[in-house]
Amino acid sequence: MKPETLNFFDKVYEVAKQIPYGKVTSYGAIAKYLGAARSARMVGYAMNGSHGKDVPAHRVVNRNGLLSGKHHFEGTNLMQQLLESEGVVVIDNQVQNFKAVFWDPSEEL
DNA sequence: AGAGTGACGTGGG
DNA sequence: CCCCACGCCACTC
Repeated sequence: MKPETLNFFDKVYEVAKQIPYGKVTSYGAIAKYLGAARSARMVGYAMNGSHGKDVPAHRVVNRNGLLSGKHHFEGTNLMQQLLESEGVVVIDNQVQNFKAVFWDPSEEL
């Protein structure tokens, strides 16, 4: 593991932790905030290692508001359950009224 | 060391 | 509007 990579991961976690209750954001938005807009995939990769941290990975979806990462959670609908318990309406793995619950770190942070 | 993969995003046909 | 191709970069085989 390269130190710089760990730093990147750490930054992703830091941002993810600051996502307000009942809000969601996208991998691309986080990547952009970190100055790595071209590496949105790395954000997803970072979330891969967020297991066990205090990172609400369920609040991070792709730019369509689709729960692309639900397969990485336990069960088949845990991610959706978590979001709905926070007041976010999710239907068929997709966040409804996405724009309203979207939280942009580069603007809000 | 080369090739394949992925919790993404953008752009062209 | 749907489908495909490419870029990106860390990680695995």
